[in-house]
Amino acid sequence: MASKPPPATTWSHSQARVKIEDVARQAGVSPATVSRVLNHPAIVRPELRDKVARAISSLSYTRDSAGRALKSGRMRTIGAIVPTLGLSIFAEGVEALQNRLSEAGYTLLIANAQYDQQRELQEMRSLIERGIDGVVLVGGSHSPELRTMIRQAGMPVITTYVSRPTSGMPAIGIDNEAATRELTRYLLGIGHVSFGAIANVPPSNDRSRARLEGVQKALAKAGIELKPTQIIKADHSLAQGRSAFRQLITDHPEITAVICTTDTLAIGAMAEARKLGFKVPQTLSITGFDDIELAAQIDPPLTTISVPAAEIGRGAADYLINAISGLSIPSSIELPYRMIVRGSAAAAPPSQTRKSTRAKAVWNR
Amino acid sequence: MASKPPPATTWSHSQARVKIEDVARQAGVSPATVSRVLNHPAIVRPELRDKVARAISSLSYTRDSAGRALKSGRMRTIGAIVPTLGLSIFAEGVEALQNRLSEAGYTLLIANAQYDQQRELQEMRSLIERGIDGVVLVGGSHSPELRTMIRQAGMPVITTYVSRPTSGMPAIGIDNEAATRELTRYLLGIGHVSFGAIANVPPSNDRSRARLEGVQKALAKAGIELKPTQIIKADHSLAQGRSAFRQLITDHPEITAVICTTDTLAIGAMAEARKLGFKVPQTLSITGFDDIELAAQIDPPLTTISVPAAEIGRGAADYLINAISGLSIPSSIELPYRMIVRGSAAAAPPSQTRKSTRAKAVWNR
DNA sequence: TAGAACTCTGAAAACGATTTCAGAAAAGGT
DNA sequence: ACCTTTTCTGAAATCGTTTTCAGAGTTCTA
Repeated sequence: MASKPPPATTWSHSQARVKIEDVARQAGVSPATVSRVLNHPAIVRPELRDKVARAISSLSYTRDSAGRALKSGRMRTIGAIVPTLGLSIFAEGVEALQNRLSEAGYTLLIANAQYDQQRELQEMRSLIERGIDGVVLVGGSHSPELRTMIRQAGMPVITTYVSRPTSGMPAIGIDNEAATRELTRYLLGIGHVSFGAIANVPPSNDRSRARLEGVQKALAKAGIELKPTQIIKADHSLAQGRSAFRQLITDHPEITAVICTTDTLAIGAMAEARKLGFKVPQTLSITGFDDIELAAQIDPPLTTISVPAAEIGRGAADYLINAISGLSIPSSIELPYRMIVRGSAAAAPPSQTRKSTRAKAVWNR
Repeated sequence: MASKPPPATTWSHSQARVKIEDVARQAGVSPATVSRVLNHPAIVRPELRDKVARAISSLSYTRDSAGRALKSGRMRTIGAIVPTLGLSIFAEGVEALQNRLSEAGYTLLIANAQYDQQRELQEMRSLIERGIDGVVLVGGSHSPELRTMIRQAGMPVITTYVSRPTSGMPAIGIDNEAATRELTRYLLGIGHVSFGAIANVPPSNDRSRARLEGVQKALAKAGIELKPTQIIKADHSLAQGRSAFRQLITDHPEITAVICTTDTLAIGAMAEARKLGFKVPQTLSITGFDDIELAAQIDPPLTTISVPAAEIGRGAADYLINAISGLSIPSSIELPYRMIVRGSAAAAPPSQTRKSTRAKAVWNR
């Protein structure tokens, strides 16, 4: 009793929720019939159906999903755990996910784990308790406990923003590594030989890791090694993009191309580069990843990889809906990324001019 | 039976969910005792409590919230309907909301209405069916049906990002109108007399409307009228900021200060202004609203109003949690905004500061 | 040591919707 | 006109949990 609110408070509380029985009485039928009108309208005689429908709308009855879920075992609810909503790429995906789920009569329970596996575990427990029918995760690296939990709950799961299944969990997304490989090959193709990378690498971020590996592999193939000091780790903020760039260029003034694993980092790096006197792209090329709205609008516009976030969200919704209703389900769905060539990357400057300009620029600031 | 999945599919489905009775049997107690251990541990003898706890963890039991909700009438779930998650200001608010709810053992059901009142109504119906215990809305303008629905469901509600209650619904947020009044006074103070405004005004956006009114009132007080053609309506995209600016400056070349109701619009406007040869802030001042991450990072950094989105989200969570447990609740919570003066606004260029010269409409590019 | 006053536990009754089962009404066939 | 189908409806069981109620132990008081 202690936990319940006192019966009379200032705010008027629920005037005896109308239940199926009330509707039945008003329509002069049995609760069973009302339920049938709600769930399988076809099997009830039109006149009765109308009478019930009228009763329903006159009482503005909405069914209580607790009872419904109890009996049917389905909550018609999907859970999603994202690292953060602060990154527009995730916000966009969640938005598309919700839209598609809504069309199919599902609702979305959302949680953000702040890149913390412990927190993720806790949120998952909470979601499972709520009786979700399926769950959307971001990326493939998760604690074993989490996977056990999902398996025990016996619910379908899909990992997003990655293209290959991990530990048996299906995936929908792009091949991050292939994307940066292509991007790097492109930069190699236009003459760059000295590279730097800025990567957002929280412990559990496999997308970023794959992106970095793509860069390294493409470079290795061209006989170029990326030393540890040529890779700066950062979080996903614009400010860190700035400071990472400064550190990178201080340690390695010879660099002509900076590959960032995120547009936000790239934009930060670009701002700092400008401030330090670099001309982008004439003396320095910078690339991003994600193709956020801003990427096309800044000056110079950012060369980047476009991630189909909305498609990922929609696809994840479709996948789970199908899985729940027992339809056949592929083990993974690889969506195409697109390399977007814009103005922030250009041919490497001829090495002599480059060196002198840059030295001067650094001093100038 | 038609709607149920066939019993045997490729994916191993739920191996008979463990229920409270199983735990009871394993621990050699009654289900009632298990329930008590779960809900009021204090009232059960320690030895039994331990036995039950062991049984729970050995079977890794999690209670089914359907049954729980059915009996208790509480789902421990909060709903939120936002216009879109694509705006970082909302994403940030939702994130904070979820964090705080999670701490209190609640989960968040989220829906986005795309600025469509019909859609909002439908999403609300869906949320209510799910048995949410409270709901968070954005802004104060909603269809009467929505308000009726909420009242009938007898659940607490809070409107966010606004500071004054509408139709009896409490609010938490900033005073949008006061904010732009202050901003406008500031611009008047540094000599501007010709203004333009770019506003995102979907039919149901009262924040934006309030912001616009703030501008108009401050100007009116200074004896300046804002003609309809000096106000360009747009959606919330960067691209529309660009085109809106172009239209504005074409129709009114005399303008020296452009007030945008959104940072995104302002950044778009600024990009276009640059492209058209304006020097910001020397020949043109531009202001935004929201203080998104990028605002401080662009060049010149944006003068804007900072909206405490995270605080709004947290506050909304606290408010609802209190309301649900019957605690006293204020009718509204006004949070302070802050005017952030940065480089995008400066004194009006000399040639245009005096009323006498305004008529001449100097056109210098 | 008997009775009173507490603690604690289990049996059983909700909570609201769905669905099975069987029976009533209507339709169809001869 | 009677029997067989078919179509539709209502009574009742069920889902998993919480909570009331009463009773069984236990401790304390006189």
